[in-house]
Amino acid sequence: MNQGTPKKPDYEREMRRAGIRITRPRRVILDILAGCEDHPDAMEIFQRASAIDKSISLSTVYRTMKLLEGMGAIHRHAFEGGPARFEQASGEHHDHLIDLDTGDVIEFHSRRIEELQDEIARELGYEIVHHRLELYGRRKKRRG
Amino acid sequence: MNQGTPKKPDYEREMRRAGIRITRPRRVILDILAGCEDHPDAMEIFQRASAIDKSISLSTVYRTMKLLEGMGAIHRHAFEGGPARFEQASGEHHDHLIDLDTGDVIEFHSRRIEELQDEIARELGYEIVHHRLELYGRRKKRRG
DNA sequence: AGTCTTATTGCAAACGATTTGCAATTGCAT
DNA sequence: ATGCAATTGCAAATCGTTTGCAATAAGACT
Ligand SMILES: [Mn+2]
Ligand SMILES: [Mn+2]
Ligand SMILES: [Zn+2]
Ligand SMILES: [Zn+2]
Repeated sequence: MNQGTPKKPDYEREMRRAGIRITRPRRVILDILAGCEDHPDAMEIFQRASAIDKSISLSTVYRTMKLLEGMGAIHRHAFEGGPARFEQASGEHHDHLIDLDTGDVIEFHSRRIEELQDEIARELGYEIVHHRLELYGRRKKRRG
Repeated sequence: MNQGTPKKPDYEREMRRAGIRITRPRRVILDILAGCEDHPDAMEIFQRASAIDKSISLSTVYRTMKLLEGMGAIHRHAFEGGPARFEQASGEHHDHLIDLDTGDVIEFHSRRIEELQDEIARELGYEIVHHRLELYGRRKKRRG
């Protein structure tokens, strides 16, 4: 059992262990990110959080995003143009295709590309710590 | 003849044709970029330009970078963390490996990865307009 | 070379995203 | 309950970049 189930790590436990406090704003933000299908930016997260607890501030959103990023609980993306966008780190690694017309973000993964990246880095004498692959494109016209 | 020679397009001609004026600041900045092996940011370009013509302003650097980008004369990169960096667009397409310790930027190209990107986009019903592939890594320890 | 029109400039001020100082509040171990 | 350090909200600061505006200069036409 539990094969293939993307593990949702217990960050509250990890935070307690590190002496990091579980506060109301943090719980709210963590919940928002957990039940998130998209890649919201700080302002969007702030608005969703405000809807739950009117007292949460934008500063706290930023501070919390930095904290969670440091813990490896979320990923920060800097797609071209806009502000940083976030997503929880629970799932498998993937890269992104951004629809230039709609702004939609589509996730994909290519084991082959990942392998080639490693190979390239190795040949250059490097070890990859992380990478960023973003495709920017337009929907192909349906052939009629 | 002229096979394999990376063509260095005559931007001055192109600019004139578009009613864009060849000013002293623009000539200076264009020259800096042409004789540039690295990926300087606006401030670095500003400093190099100031050394040639003390009167050039940072605003003009930014405005010129935008103009040149629009003409396709340069590429703008947004490596993680820092400000935008630029390079002249004359050469072949390539992607970048950033040394996390030194900040060095190493260029590479993989035809195979480019093909796979196209394939992935096609399968998702998209046509790639441009993309960004950045590897962030550390030099491998020499085995002794 | 002189004149004209208008693109371009430098400057300072505005901008958007993010970070920070600080005093007030809170989590949580005792 | 008590106490202290971690965390917060707020406002102000910061960073990279853009913009309004009056002054300047490119280049087309004498
Ligand atoms: Mn994603
Ligand atoms: Mn390059
Ligand atoms: Zn990847
Ligand atoms: Zn590429």
